[in-house]
Amino acid sequence: MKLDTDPYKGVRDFYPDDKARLTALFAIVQDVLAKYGYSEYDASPLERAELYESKTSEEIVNEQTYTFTDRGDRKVTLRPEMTPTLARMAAAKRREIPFPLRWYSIGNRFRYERPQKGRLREFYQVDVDLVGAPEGEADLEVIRVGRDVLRAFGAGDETFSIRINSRKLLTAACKASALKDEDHASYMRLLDRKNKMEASEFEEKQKELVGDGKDPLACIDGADDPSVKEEKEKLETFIATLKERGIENVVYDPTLVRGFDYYTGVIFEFFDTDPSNARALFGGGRYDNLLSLFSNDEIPAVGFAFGDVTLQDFLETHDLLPEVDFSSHIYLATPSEENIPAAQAFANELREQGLSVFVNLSGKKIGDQIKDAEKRNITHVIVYGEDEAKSSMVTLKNIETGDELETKKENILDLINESL
RNA sequence: GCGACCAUAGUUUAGUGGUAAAACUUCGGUUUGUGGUACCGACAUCGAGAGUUCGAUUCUCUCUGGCCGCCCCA
Repeated sequence: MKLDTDPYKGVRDFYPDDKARLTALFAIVQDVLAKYGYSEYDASPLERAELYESKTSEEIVNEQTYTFTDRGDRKVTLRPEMTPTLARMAAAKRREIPFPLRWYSIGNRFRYERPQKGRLREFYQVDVDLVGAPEGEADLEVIRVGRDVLRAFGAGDETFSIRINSRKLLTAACKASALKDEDHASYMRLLDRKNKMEASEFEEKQKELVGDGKDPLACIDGADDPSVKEEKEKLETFIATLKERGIENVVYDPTLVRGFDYYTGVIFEFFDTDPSNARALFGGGRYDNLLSLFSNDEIPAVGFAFGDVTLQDFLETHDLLPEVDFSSHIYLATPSEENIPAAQAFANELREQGLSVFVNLSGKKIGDQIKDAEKRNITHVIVYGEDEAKSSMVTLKNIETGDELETKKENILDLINESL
């Protein structure tokens, strides 16, 4: 019985093509983030389990983490998300580095779940956070960054909508309603699922929690309660400001809740407008209390994250996946094995000039080598044998067009650049 | 964690209670410095284990994996 070549359940192998695509995707993202002055940080995927125990959602911690005990009896968790790590790192250096921080991180996250469409046990995620700035401009900026990331891929405003809500508003509405304090969390969970169920089913379940009294959504609509009114107006102003600044595809969504317990203010999701991929692409919000887990200093923060799987699903749905070509510029074919050292030396000269060169090491027939170049998507071939080693001239063959061009060795760079 | 469906070469699929076909891919070849076509050849203990049977890839069960829905979420 041979070993299985499949990767572990719910995780992926990244073959060169896949890896190149992922890298290309993130390069586009990083480019946008750099323009906003965000710098990259990273950390180990291993964290103390306690980091997640108080503030992440209960279900994620209890049922969806990879948690184990190490040889020193420490409880260890493979990070299911990055925000607690970011909070830990930011809190640790709060007296050393200038705030606010504009930080991002790209890395893998682990969740022990049943894999299915757009959901795996290991996925890559970009986390973008602005730490140390109060609500207002920071929140506006972060949403704009998200919008610009999608724009950088060529996604128009019609391909996604930005759903916005406020945890403060939800909390105020829950308090103003007939809801009991201990039922706030269950109500929010119900609200989160509202769009997935029939209106009648929602009414029924809402009634179970609220009874005949006023429900939170009605409180928001009526806005008679002063704190509901205040939060509602703040949210309306926030949305209006986004629109004034050119972000038009924003919509208030009273049922948006978000799963993580640590959110305290504005929450948002970038949602694919295509019905075939109806899901959240980016999700985030303000979490002003998370850093106080680590210190007495209050450090407000806002941020969002998105996964590689959902991003690729989105780009595919809208036909926006960038073309990736990572093949070499030039293929050096060698008529016999004796020519290989000379070909390598010539390849090195070309590499010095910045070209990427593939040298054939097989010593097979030239015809086979050209076939090989074709399979590898390398369009330019130079047969490099004794004659070429002696001469200052070389023949550059374009295997797409079949054209051959005899040229001086030092002119190759220019010729390649022209054809690209 | 719950439920549905699926599981034959690297891939996509045929097929049968008596040990399996095809296309494409990959690799090798069609005699030695120039390819894309054509031709020949190689590559499957039919996901794993158990049961029924004279005999199972084909039927049953269990497991594993995939895929999808729920839950949750990116």
